[in-house]
Amino acid sequence: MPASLSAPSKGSGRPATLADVGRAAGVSAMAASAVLNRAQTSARISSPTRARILAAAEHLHYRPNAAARALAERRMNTLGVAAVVVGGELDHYFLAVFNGVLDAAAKQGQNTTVFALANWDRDAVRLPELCDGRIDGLILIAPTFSKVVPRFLPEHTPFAALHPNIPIPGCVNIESAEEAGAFEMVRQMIARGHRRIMHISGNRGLLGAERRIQGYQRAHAAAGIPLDPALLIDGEFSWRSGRRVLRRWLSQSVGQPLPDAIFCCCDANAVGCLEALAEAGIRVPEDVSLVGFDDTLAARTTVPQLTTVRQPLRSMGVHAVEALLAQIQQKNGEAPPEVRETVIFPTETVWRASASAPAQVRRLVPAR
Amino acid sequence: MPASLSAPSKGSGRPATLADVGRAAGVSAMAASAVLNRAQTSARISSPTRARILAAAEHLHYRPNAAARALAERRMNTLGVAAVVVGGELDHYFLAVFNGVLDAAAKQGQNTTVFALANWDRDAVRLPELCDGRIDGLILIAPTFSKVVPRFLPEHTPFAALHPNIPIPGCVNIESAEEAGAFEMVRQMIARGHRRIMHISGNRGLLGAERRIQGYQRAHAAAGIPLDPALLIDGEFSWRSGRRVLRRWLSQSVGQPLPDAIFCCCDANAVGCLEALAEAGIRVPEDVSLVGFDDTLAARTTVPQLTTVRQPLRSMGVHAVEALLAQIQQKNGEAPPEVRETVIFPTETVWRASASAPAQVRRLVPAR
DNA sequence: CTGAAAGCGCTTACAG
DNA sequence: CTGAAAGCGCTTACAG
Repeated sequence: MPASLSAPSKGSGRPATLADVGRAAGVSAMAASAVLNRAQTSARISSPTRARILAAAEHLHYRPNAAARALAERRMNTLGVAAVVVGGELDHYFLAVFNGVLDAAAKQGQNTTVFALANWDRDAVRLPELCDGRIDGLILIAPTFSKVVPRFLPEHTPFAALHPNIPIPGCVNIESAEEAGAFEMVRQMIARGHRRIMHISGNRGLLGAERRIQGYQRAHAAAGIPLDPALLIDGEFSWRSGRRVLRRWLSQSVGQPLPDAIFCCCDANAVGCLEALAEAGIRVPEDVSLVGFDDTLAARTTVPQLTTVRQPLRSMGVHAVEALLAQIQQKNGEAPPEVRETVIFPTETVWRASASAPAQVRRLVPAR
Repeated sequence: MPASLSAPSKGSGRPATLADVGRAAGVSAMAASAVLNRAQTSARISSPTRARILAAAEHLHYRPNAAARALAERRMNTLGVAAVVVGGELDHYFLAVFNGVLDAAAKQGQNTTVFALANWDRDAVRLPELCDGRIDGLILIAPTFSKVVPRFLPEHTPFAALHPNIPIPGCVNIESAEEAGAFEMVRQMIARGHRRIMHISGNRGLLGAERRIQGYQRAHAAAGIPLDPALLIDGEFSWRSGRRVLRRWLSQSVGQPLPDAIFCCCDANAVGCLEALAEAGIRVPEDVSLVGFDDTLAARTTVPQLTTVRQPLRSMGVHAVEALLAQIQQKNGEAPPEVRETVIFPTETVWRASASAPAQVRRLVPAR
C-alpha cells in the first residue's frame, strides 16, 4: 500500500455514496440520508439502525457530495465575491472587505468564491455565467460600471454591491458616509490651523472621488476659507498615482510654497505621496502633514503612521454577507420580504502621526 | 414591471433549463446540450437547427446549471484554498500567494474558493468535509500541522501544500530556498560592514523559522564572525509580534548598544519593528538598518521601503494551481502520471531604503 | 419507523 | 444528423 493519503475508501476507487452506506448498514440510501444529512427527519430512524448507519458511514469515510446536494436542494451554500484586480494585484481595500466577508460567510456555513475581473464594463457579461448554480448570491466589490447595464446582471441570483459607483436598483447597496467623512476631516484640519490644504482626488467621475471632493470643498465653505483651485489635483485611487501625481507637482512647483497639508483620496494614494515626499527630502509631518482615507492596513504600516478617515470596511463586508443571505432566504420563501436598498455606514477621523499643526510655510528648493 | 433585474426569464420564476431551450427550439434537450455546452459533439447538429437552439437559449437567457453539470461530469472546475486567518485577518503573505492562485485558476477556467481556518491542527478535520464534490483540488497555504495526520487529509481530492511545516507525502510540496535566502542576505549585510546583526525569528519549531535561523547562523560562520546569542530573539511571523518583541527589547536594553541591523523573519514582523523603532525615536536606516523577508506588498508600502529577501509568492501560487491541475487530470486519466513531490523556488535579496551601511554604534537613551 | 419512486439539470453512451 | 434512455448522488414527497 503506497501513500494511505490517496488510497480509495475500501478498495473501490470512488468516494462512498449514500447507497454504499445504506447497503453496508442493511438499510436504504434514504434512511442513511435521514441520519447523516438532515437533522429534521433524522428522528424517524430507530436508535439501533441509526448506530449501524453511523458506523457504516464512518467506516466507508462517507462524505456527502456537494454537487448532488446542491442540485437537489437548489442551493450551493456558496457566496461569490467579484472584484477588479488592478495591475494583477488585489489591494489593501479588497483585503479588508474580504476579511469581513470570509468571516461572516464562515459563521453562516457559507463558502466564498472569488471572481477576479479585469474591468467592470468589459467583464460584466461574465457575471451571469458565474451565477445560476455555482453560487447562491454575489457581492460586487466597488463596481464601477460606466452605465448601469441591468441585463448583464444575474437574474435569478441575489446580489449586493459595496461602494457602487452608481447605486444599483434591485439589490442592497452598501455605502459609507464619504462626503461627511471628508468634510469632518478637513474641518478638523482647518480647526488645527491648516489653511492651504491640497487634495489629490480619486478617479474623477467615480462617486467616491466626487463625494470626497465635495466634503473637502464644503469644509472650506463652512469655515469661510477660499479654496485655491490649484490645490485640487486630479489623481486616482492607487499607490502609483499618488507617487506620480505628487512627483510631478513637486517638480513643477520649485520656488512655490508647499501646502500645509495633503489630503489624499485613499491610504494607498497617501503612501505613494509619502514616497514622493521622502525622495524630495520633505519631512512628514514637520514640513507638510499627510492624510489618507480608508484606514486600511497600509495606514498603520508607514512611518509616520497615517492620519486618515476610517471606513469600517470589514464591517461593510460582514453586512454584505448578511444582507445577501437575507435576500436568499427571502427568495426561497424562508423569510419575509424586507430589502433595504441602500445602507450607509458612518466614517470617522483617526489622528495619527502623519498630521500635526501646520508648519511655517516652506518654499521648495530645487531637487538634488 | 418592477426592477428588470430580478424579473424571471420569461414569466417562469426559475432559470431556463436545457429542456426549456429544446422545447422552444423544437428539439431535444440533448441537442441543445450538444450545441450549447460541449464543443466536441456540437458538430453533429445541422446549421439551421443550431441557429434555432442558439436563438432560443439567448431568448430564454439560458445558463448551464453548474451543480447539475458537476454531478454529471464529476468535476466542479473549482479549486479550494485553505489558509489560517490569524487574529481574524488574512495577511500580505496570503494576499500575494492568493493573487497568483486566482490568476492561474482563472486562466485555466477554474473557480477558486477560500476556506479560512482558525487553526491547522484543530480544523484539519474539516478539510475532508470541504472536499468530495465541492472542489476538485485543494491548496494548503502554509499548513503547520504539529504532526502529520494523513487520515484527516482528503482521500479522493488531490492537494498541494505551499510552505508546509512538514513535507506532506502524496502531494506536491511547494517550498522556497529559505535557508539560502537568509544566508545570502546576511552575507551581503556582513559584506557591507554590519557586524552586530539581530535576528527576530519566526515561531520556533516551524520549518520556515528554523531555516532562516540556520541561514543567519551559517552566514556568520562563513564570515568567521562570532555570533552573540543575545542577538537571536524568539519571535513570531506577525506584525504584532515584531512590535511586541522589539518594544520589550528596547525597554530592557537602555544603555546597551543598538545592533547595526535587525533582520526580521518576515516583512510583517519588520513592519512591527518599524513601529517600535519610530516610537523610540530610532531612525531607519540612519540609526539601525531593518531587513524583512518575503517581499510582500508591505515591503513596498512602508516608509522607508524594506530591504528584504524576496520569495516569489505569486509564482508559487501559480505553480500550486498548475501542479494541482496536473494531478487532477492525471487522476481523471487525462494525463500521464508524473508528480514531483517537492518543488523549491529560488529566493533573492532586494535592497531598498531601510538598510544601508552600518551607522556608528549608538547607545540607547532612556525612553521619553 | 422504513422503503420505493420521482425529480433536480446535466452528460454520456447507445439507438435509429 | 437527431432522440430516448440511463445515470451522476442527493432530497423530498408519498406510501406502507
